[in-house]
Parts: sequence; C-alpha cells; structure tokens
Amino acid sequence: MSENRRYHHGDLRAALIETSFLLLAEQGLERFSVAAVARRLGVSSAAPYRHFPDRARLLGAVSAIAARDLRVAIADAADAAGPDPADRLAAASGAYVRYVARTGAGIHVVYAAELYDLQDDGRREQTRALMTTLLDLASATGPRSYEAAVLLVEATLAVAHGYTSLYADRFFARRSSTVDDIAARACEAARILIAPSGR
Amino acid sequence: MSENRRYHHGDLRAALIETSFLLLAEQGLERFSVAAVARRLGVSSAAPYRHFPDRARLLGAVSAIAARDLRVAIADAADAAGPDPADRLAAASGAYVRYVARTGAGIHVVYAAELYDLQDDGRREQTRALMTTLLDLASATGPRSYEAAVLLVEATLAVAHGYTSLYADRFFARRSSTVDDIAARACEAARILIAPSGR
DNA sequence: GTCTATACTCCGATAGAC
DNA sequence: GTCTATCGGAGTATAGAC
Repeated sequence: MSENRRYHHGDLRAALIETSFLLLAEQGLERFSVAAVARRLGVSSAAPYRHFPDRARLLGAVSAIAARDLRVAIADAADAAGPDPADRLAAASGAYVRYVARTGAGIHVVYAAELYDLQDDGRREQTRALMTTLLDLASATGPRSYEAAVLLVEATLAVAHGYTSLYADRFFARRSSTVDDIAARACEAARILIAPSGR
Repeated sequence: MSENRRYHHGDLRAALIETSFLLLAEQGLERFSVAAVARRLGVSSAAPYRHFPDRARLLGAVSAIAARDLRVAIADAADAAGPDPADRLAAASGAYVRYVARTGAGIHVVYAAELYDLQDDGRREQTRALMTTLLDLASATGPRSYEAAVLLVEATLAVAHGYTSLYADRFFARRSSTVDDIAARACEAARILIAPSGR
C-alpha cells in the first residue's frame, strides 16, 4: 500500500472514493480537491475524470457512502445503548461525533450546499434513509408529533455537529480532547435535551 | 455606496475589514480571498497588501473585531435576559446564532486554526476577554469549579455553533428557518443543558 | 483506462511606476 | 497609497496519444 503504487489494475473508482474519505478526514471539505486525491493515489490528475465527470459527482458518491455508513453507525450505537428510547437517540449523537471525527464526512458533506443541485438517486436514497432512521429514533421517545420529532432530531444533530466542529477546529484543550471524551459529552448533552426530567 | 466607487481617499484599511465581514457572511471562510475583497471595493488586488502584510493578518484583524463584537452582543443579550444566571448564559447561545448568521464570523473564524501561529496582541486580548465573559456567565449559574464552568461554556457554544452551522449549510427546512427561530431554539436548548431541573 | 500536455481560472504575493 | 504588471502555484477540466 505504498504511496507510489500505481492503480493500473485495480478499481480506481473505489480507490478514489476511499482516498477522498482520507483527505476529508485529514484536511476537511475546505481543502478537498480532486487533484490531491489523484496525487495521493499516484495517478495523473486526469485519471479521476474517467470515473467521475466532475468534482461534484465524486463528492456526491462520497456523500452517499457517508450517509449510509453514518446511518449504520447510528443504528448500531442505538442498539448498543439498550432499550430506553431516550438513551438510543442520545447514542446517535455520540456515534455522529465518532464517525465524523474519523472520516470528516458529516452533515456538511452529506447535505453539502454545493451538491444541492446534483442529480444522484443513490445519494438521495441514502440521505433519506439516514433521516428516516433518526426520525424513528426520535419518535420512539414519546408520543410526539412529526414536527416535534423533526425538532428533536435537529437538536440532537446540532449538539453532535457543534461538538464535532469545535473538535475539528481544535477548540478544546488538549487534555480533554480525545474523540471518546467529546463523543461522551455530546451524548450526555443530547440525553439531557431529549428528556430533561427523565432518568 | 456604489460598487464602482474608488477608495483613493478614505480609510482603505477599515474598508477592507468591513468588506471582509460581508464576504465572510456571504460565502463563508471557505471561499474568503483577499482578491475578492479588493474586487468588491473596486481597488487593485495589490492594494490590500499596503495595509496588511498577508492574508492571515487581515483575517486576524477581522477575528479580533469579531471577538470584541461577539462579546458585546453576548453581554447585551445576557443583560436583556434578566437576573436569572441560567437565562443569562442561555441568552449567549441565541446571541451567538444571531451574530454569526449575520457576520459569518464565529468560533471557526475567531479561533481559526490557520491563525494559531499569528502574533497579534490585540486579537489575543479580545479572544481572552470573550472567553472570560463566557466563563463569568457560566460561573454565576452556581457554585461550580473552574473545570465545570469550562465544560458548561463549551456545551453552550457547541449548541450555538451546531445550530449556526446547520443553518449556514441550509440544513433546516425553509419554513422554520428564520434566524430568530434558530436563535430561539439554540437559546432554549442551552437553557435546558445549563439547568435541566430548574425553572 | 491511464497517460502527457495543455487551456483556463483563481489566488497570494511582489516589483516598480505614478 | 494605489496603480499596472507579473510571477508562481493551485485547482478544474479537456484533448489526444498510447
């Protein structure tokens, strides 16, 4: 897996997506570029355009996979959290922090404004499934209306995304800044927001 | 105040900072460029470098002013919120949303990683004063340790920054997406986090 | 399917005229 | 203090050879 390996043979399309995740995690969406991905893979800057017509399509593919993996991570965390609906939704907040800290592909990538016009049914499906999973977790916490469930999902995501962004921007002091620490705090905060009086 | 006005005469340094805020609010830190600021002001791309040696220094000046104005906005909101310490700190969350939605200059600008090495005493002073104001508001909510106050400030900022980021990324549905709506929700969420049992 | 080469655009920054 | 002009570098994307 050396840096200079050529991808004459393998599946460059998959490798491009994989390396895009690495670069997103390392440098964020801000500095993401198709050219840097190609460089990292040791292929020419033109090679990616055989597999993706433009930058947005590559990011769209990354976005779809991120939405799917994020949904799975959230579902797994909810299942690991036990039967209490509030605990299950709160666990989604912690899972979000961990997934996005590891991959750099959070809401800002999944729902990136620059991908808004992109026609990509696979991505649409994954983003919708992600939101459905979150709404189901929220609805399970009580006899809430759809609007209330949306608000609760948004609050949970806001907490998770806020902690994740501050972490990515290196706002937290070194000592208390492991991913698991931040994830635990995001989870705890979400738990309080979901059911302030409960527990 | 037309687009084509020349700034031969006036205070270009101040105009550069002012226009930097406009561009940050319009396009975010991601797309901020010195060249675009110069273009907007109708001066050459070289002109800004008579007033700021490089891009980081211009952003540093913006950062210092943002920290100062944000601190004032937060202090004013706290005073308007009344005597209850929890209400006062929660009001900081709403003030953050409103200020950053208007100016684009939030934590990610004030504490931008790319400005970390910047030697700028004025900016240091403003960022420190901002944090002091927040820590004072947090400490007033109860007999907390310094560490607990830091955690509370971080939670308040995480909520505010999360809502603000989601708003900036156009994540919220059109209908419920006025700045004041989002600010109110951030304030309410912060209020719950600060004193879940209170009120 | 990947390459080299290239065109285009944008940015940060500098040199020197006025 | 601002200008014009320019350099070096980055990125997106395309054309055409292999």
